[in-house]
Amino acid sequence: MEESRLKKLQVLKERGLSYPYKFKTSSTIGDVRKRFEKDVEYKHITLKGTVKRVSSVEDGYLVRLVDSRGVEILVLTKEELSQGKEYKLSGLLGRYEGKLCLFSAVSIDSGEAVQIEDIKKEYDLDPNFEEVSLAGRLVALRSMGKALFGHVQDGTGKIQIYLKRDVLGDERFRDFEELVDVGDVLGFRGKLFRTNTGELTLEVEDFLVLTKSLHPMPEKWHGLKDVEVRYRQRYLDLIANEEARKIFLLRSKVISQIRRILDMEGFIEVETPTLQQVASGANAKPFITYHNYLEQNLYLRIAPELYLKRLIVGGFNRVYELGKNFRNEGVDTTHNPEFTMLEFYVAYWDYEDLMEFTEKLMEELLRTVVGGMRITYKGRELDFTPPFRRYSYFELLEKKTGKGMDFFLKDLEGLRNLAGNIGIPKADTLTHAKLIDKVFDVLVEDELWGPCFVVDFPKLLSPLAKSHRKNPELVERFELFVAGKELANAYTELNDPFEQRERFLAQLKEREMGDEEAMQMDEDFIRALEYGMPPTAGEGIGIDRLVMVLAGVDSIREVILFPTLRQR
RNA sequence: GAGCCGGUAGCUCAGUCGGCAGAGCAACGGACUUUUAAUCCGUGGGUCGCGGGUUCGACUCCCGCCCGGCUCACCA
Repeated sequence: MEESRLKKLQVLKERGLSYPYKFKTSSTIGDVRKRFEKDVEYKHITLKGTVKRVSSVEDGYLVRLVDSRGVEILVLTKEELSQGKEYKLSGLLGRYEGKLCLFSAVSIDSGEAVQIEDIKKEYDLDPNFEEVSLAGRLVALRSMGKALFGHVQDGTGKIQIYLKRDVLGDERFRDFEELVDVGDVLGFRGKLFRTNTGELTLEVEDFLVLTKSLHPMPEKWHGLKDVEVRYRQRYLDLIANEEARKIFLLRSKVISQIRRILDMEGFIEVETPTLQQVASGANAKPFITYHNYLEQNLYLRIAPELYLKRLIVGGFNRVYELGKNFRNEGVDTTHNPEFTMLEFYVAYWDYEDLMEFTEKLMEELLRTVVGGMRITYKGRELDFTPPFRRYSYFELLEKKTGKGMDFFLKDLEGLRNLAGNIGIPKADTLTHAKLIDKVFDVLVEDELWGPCFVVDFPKLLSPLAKSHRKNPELVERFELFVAGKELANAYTELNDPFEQRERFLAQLKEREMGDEEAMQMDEDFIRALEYGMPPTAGEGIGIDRLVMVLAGVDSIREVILFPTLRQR
């Protein structure tokens, strides 16, 4: 804790001015800005002005361009403009952190230019001294002697404040100067106006210290970079880094849109056990915990699948669950021990229906969350306009190896050699199923930029999927690949209890042969199938990975608020 | 689990060949009533991740450990 801040808090406490119970705001900061800032639809314009300041930002320069009357506008350009010189700049008008900004600007020699002031009048409305109460964290402070500027921020946005000694009175003005630090959470009452440079600003008539920050804030220009601190103290990341706020707002939007879309389709949302007697429904190692009263081990679920299908047996024909799965495995850029999964099941659909629905779901997500069908990920374009391409599992393998399905399913020795040759470790001990899986993983997966479906998987990789109606060696299963990552896995569900038992038994054999992740037998689930599960199709979508793609980040920890880290 | 990289002021980062620990921001004092990475003048601030070793002398070289990142392995 910083000593000077503690002293200020002491004074506030002595005067009964700290930690009030309530401060009534008239709206959020973001709402105020939205009301006085008209949407701009990236139209092409040319502006004339003098360069006041140039700051280098990632991928170019952020320029403050000013007209003869002092009205300012931001310009993002790749050109190196010199300070104090006049330019004619042509680019796309948009908003940068809420402020009007000319994007991708290039300097030109001739042509008509619009006045900065006119553009700002058109899109930045006059707040006309409207009275508001706002609260937020003070993130910047610029003292000018008898007046003082700052910025106040919350999760919805940022707004400038202006404190004038004339307006506030000598005593309150001195209080602010002496007791307030950058980082404190403050409440303000005042009138909205625009400064000479055109920025929406709250002229403060009164303020209240709502809580003090006893630690200094991260550096204002470079932000908080230390990834370890960003993950362990995510609140600092959210305060300091706009990008982090954007990602988690996007994640929230993705989740609420998924709920909306599924609800519209007649699904009901359900919750099934996280603590399970048998951890089954996926190939993974579970976390084990102990229940004192029941005097037994319980497993954290690795998948909700078998419970959701019990609900289909029960007559809930369209169910989904959006929740956490837990897998006791390695941690890396695409794996966190707890992760969020959407699973949904539909009676009387098959996997063809699911593919169609998946396209619709993705299209709708892109439309509502991203605002278009195209995104750039790792420098490459992804286009989610349906229909997505479909590739058959074994055709992909054949294209890579020249070997057909029979080779992979029948010639175990040949497959083992092939796996060894392409550098798969422990190729001589892996089970048949694992070998096929690995070879596909190594040879094919990375190239599935997609979005695309891989369809018709080998049966021995899919113990819960129904046999393919055209080929008994295959199952009716597909995976959705985007950017070389598996985003969704789905199949026509196996609903024959006898066959399901056989498949579980085959898994137990795999387990005996050394595959620790082979699926566990679930007798209770088989009994449910014996009561009759209608023809059903089900799908799982990894929400974290989906958000990674939509947010354009390549580590899962960037989309999980508090990723699992080693204890300090 | 293995390899590589990193950990220096509250934050972002420099630190040469082994020779007194540095800058910017933040803090503190002062000037400034439309600033916005404000500006100008001045001041204070360090367990150099932790523990050993080599050396007259270690942020720097060596060994071990901790934490993180990336790659690989494992794993949907």
